[in-house]
Amino acid sequence: MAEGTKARAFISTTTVKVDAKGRLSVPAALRNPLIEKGMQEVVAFPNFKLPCIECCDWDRINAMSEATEGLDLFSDEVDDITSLIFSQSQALPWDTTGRITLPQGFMGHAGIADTAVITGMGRTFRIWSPKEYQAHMEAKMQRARDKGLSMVLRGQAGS
Amino acid sequence: MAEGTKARAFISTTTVKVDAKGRLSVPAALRNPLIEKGMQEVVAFPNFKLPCIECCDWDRINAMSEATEGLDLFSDEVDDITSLIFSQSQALPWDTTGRITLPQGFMGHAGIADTAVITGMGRTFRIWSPKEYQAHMEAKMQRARDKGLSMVLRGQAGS
DNA sequence: TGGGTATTCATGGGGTAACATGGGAATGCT
DNA sequence: AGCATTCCCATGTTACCCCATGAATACCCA
Repeated sequence: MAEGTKARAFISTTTVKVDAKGRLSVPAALRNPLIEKGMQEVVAFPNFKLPCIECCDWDRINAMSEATEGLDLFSDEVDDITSLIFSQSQALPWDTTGRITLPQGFMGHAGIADTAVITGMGRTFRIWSPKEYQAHMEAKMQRARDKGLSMVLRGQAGS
Repeated sequence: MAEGTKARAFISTTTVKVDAKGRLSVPAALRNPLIEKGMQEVVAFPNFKLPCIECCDWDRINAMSEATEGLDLFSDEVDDITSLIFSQSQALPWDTTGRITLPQGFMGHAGIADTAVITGMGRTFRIWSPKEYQAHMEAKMQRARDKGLSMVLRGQAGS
């Protein structure tokens, strides 16, 4: 779990139950990579463009914090980022069985009631309501059919 | 203390009560990172652009102090920083239950009466009145929808 | 290859510790 | 003496931890 070890990307999509306490199980496929890094919690914040919750680890949040370094401390740009991301973020520790508790506001933003869809997004993962997720994916697929999809790998792109 | 040396970014937003003595509880999510660094107090000063109180630790105040190094001692820039930040700052120690007492002037600047909103901002956190905070956030969200928001992570950006 | 067993995993419920908050007593300052 | 500050204890609430159960998967051995 040293610095040399590259964190595994978050992949897969899972549907989980949300119980009366707002608890939901973080799928092992997403949780284990974090546990291997020594993380006991995930940092979550509402996506301000989409009705879903964005999740990542502390390294990524701290990297965002450091990215504001060197910028004008009192600029509007820095203020926008910090206001919309850091203040809206919450550290959600999981219990011994791997569940986190979604704050009420998060459930409202994502429209989550008693079921949630958790999707790996590489460096982050997202929590959706089934309905919003389906709508989002259909729009994505349509867009990919219309416009295509391209990707460029740099460096030694993995064997 | 694996990442203990690295300061965790301040995140989350919490609404707290301000009692008749002007005391308010610094939420554990913001206080604990400071306590882990050995801090028993927070440094606070009025934000000169916004009606809120800016809070940070000594490391950040000292960094700002060092940033004036090499600048003309009698320049307007140095004079502004000195006048608007250092002279207005106060160290606010928390009691054994984690509460600080807001000076009267700070409460006036932020328009705080019996309730306050405390928001993490990465390297700092802010104390608002609920009303001003709501107005500020609505403006931010509108701005983000209109103009978008971009941020580039360099280096080990979340790896 | 098939059946049986052992782990891992998702889910439900209840006890307990941490936390935010209120009030009162002791201390210091004017 | 009067006021302000701070320390200390009490309380209700919330969130966290640990128990147990069922299902699905992976593993093992014949």
